Amino acid sequence: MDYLRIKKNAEFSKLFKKGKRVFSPALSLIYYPSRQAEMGIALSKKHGKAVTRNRIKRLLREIYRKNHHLLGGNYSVILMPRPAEEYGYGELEKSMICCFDRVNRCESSKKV
RNA sequence: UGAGUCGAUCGUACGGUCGCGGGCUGCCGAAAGCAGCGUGAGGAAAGUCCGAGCAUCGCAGGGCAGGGUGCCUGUUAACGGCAGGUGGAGGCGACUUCAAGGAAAGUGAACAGAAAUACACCGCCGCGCUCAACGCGCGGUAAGGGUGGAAUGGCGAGGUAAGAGCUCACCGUUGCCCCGGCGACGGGGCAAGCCAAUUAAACCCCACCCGAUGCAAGAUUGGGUUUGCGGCUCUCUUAAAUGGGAAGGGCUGCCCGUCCGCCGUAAACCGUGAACAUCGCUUGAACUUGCAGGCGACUGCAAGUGUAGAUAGAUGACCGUACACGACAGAACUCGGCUUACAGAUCGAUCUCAUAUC
RNA sequence: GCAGAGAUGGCUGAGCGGUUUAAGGCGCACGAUUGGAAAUCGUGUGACGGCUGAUACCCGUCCGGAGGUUCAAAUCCUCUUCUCUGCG
Repeated sequence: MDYLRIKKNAEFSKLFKKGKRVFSPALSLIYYPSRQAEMGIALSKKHGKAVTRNRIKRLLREIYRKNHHLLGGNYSVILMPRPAEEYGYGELEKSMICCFDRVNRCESSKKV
């Protein structure tokens, strides 16, 4: 694995406090610069029953695995999908690429 | 052929590329890493409604609470489960279904109604007052009206002033006896004439059972000694310190009884890998097949199998093929049940009814 | 994961077998008071369906949902949905 999972409650609260937020139709994203690429997923019971929540996690992990090289640098990232009736792979992938794009634009404009 | 009843099983499959958890083997001194092999969610994994294992705590003793179960006999580690029976209810039937002990131990039960286990409102009948009627008074009466969920067992006949188990037949109820059955109970006979309505998922009584807490249990393993400070309610003694007593605390919830100052915090010393750690954590009342016993639940014997073990929590993405176009749904200590959710598919019956033919 | 508590009108909240329309408060409507308002006082006021010319009158259903026990259930029992709390 070339990225780490965020696991501790303290890390999550730190990111929720300090991180910047970016939105897209199906996904919210919190990010913060770090040494290594890190990823966590935040879900609640509002997203569905256990089967649905597991499926969301699998989809998001898969999409992140395939696409996280699109990010310009190393960031800690928390993924928060919006509660919906159904969760499709294509839709979530589009949303994530869109989010990554915005993160890159924000950060590069800052540097300039 | 149609309609139905009961029981059982399966619940997407196969191949390719990338990716994930655990295991084993190899490379390696070890770790990390890499490679290979093999493995990886359910019939309900769910709800957490019962019962157990397991673990910790508690257990001198006694009493009272509290909770559960409730026809019989079995089955089991155990059960409130299951099996086979009994009885009630439903269905033409196969069959289904029922928390199914006790109301003759006691208490309670709104409103309406005269009255709720009994007390006569209307009515009916008799007697007295009265010429008679109306009316009034006394008495009898539970057949009829009215009230109510429920009104002196039902119905018919006899009987009577009118009526009434007052008498009789049948049915119901209760008691006794005989026969059958381990038993629940069933069958038959005799008697009582009904005293004693209903309600116990109302209190209650009877019989039997139950220690508390749940793997976030718990173990490795956070302890031992000394000192200081603070807290804990009152009273007595003393000038005060202090000492004694109750109170308080422990002993599962309470009481008796019994034991004792207790709790928190800081420092020093001993000890210390202290957290994303390891164990508990998967071989178990295991599963499959066969044989034997039993109507059956189930039990015994033999052979075979190795069957998830995560900890922000492992099964996904893309492509191809097939069809019924995929429902409900994700292990978290482990089992036995129950309940609830569920697209569909298949099989069995020595099962039932209807119709047709032989 | 384990353990426990709850759901009553627009909001809050009592009632825990029995009379009727489910107490009370907030809110809302109308009236009194005032030059006008606030405060105060008084009266009324749940939802849905049916009936109706009608917003009146009357009838029925509803205490998260579905069954059961009982003469009678918001209340007792079972199942179910949702919400909340505690335990590292």
